[in-house]
Amino acid sequence: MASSTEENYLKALYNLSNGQGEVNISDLANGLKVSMPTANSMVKSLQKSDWVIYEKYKPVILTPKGQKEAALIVRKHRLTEMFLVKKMGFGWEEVHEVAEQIEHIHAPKFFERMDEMLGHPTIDPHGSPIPDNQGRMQEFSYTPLSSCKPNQTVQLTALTNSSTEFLEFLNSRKLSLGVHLKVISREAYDQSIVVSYPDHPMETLSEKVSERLLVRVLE
Amino acid sequence: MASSTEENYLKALYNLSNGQGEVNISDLANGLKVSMPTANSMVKSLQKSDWVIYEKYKPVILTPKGQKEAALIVRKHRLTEMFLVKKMGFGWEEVHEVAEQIEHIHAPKFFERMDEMLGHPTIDPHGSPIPDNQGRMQEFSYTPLSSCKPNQTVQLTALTNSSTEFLEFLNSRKLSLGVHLKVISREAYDQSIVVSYPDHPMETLSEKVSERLLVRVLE
DNA sequence: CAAATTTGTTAGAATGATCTAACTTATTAC
DNA sequence: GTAATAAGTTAGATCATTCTAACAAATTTG
Repeated sequence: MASSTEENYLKALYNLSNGQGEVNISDLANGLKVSMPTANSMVKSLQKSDWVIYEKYKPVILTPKGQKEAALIVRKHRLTEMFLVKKMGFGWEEVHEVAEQIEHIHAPKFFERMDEMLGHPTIDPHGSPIPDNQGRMQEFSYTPLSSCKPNQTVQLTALTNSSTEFLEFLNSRKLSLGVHLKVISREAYDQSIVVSYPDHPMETLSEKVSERLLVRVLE
Repeated sequence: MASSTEENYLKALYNLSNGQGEVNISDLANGLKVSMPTANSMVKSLQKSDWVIYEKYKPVILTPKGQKEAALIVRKHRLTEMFLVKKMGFGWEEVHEVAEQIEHIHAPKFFERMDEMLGHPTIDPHGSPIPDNQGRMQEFSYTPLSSCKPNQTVQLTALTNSSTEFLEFLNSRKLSLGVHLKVISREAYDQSIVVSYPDHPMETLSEKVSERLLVRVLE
């Protein structure tokens, strides 16, 4: 059984391996805020337990076993976030820290019960998909708002970043998942985007914000 | 801040210090299932952080700071058990292990929210008192069923042991908190007690069981 | 392509939590 | 009140996780 520390490494590898499924030691160290030698030695030990494939000077790759383990931790994290929001009245900006801790609880029934009580949700409060209990995660292909064209109408469906600060920014603009946005214009100079949505006839969103907002194009 | 391990030592000291407030190293080691040298060295380090008072060859005593910290951990444990039973549909025999893990979560709002949702409960599912958010615990003076006399009518109000096995035994006899028991007789030979209660006109309880059942005498 | 930079590795040390073996102090029993 | 037993301590080792310093490999840049 993986320790909490090992679980955090697996989760980081899972979240950092987009596409190739390969993760550099430096990215891993960065993501976990540990030194490179620390990440390096931990990766070696994860390899001994068959969680990852690793060769000197090569990027790290999760084994299928490692992928599944990681996905199940992500599942616990996201189910927890959903539970905190839907069943305990927390705001979406408050749940990340707690979920980071609860995801390491070993108690299958506890999470199964959450899942049932929530009606087997497939996305978390930030629109991220929840892997199923086999560790399979459904792929969504959302578009970042930053690449939308004027006159498009889109629905806000997920976020690529769920930091407290970003979520508080969205709260301040009354932007929540599901909102329909009309793209008014796009500023070539700084890539900022002007949108309109209920009660907000004109809101300017910086590139930094708009590339973190994932939308479904409606028309 | 105390580590999870330190928290477990504080909790053990709290639970083991009845009356004098003094705990032997061997009892502590036993309670935590670690060796005596381990308990000894941990106690020394707890002393450095002012959680306990300790002198060579003397029993360990929690400082006021240590007592409060321990009580707050017990609070988190018992609130969690209550939440699992009342809000998530778990049986009272299933909650201990999970609560042992969740009690180490650092998230005041999470436990405050549980407390609110439960209507500020004062006892947990096993009848044990829940310390308040200042770490103060109300004292109850319950009588063990083992010291009751024939013909007394009593109400089952708490347990001195909450092991899964014991709770499953109680389930099998349909014994739950609140049940009214009439003491029929007591066997001088083995100290077993015969009681009657709704749907159970005659049930024999061994001394081992009856001394773990805490009751309030009704008449 | 050689120099500079970034990335990755090894070595060695520190900390927290644990153990066993050996020894000492305290308590209990006769 | 000594001898036996129990309780407590010290010393020394191990394991997981982390670090810094120093070095090596790979990549980028002029």
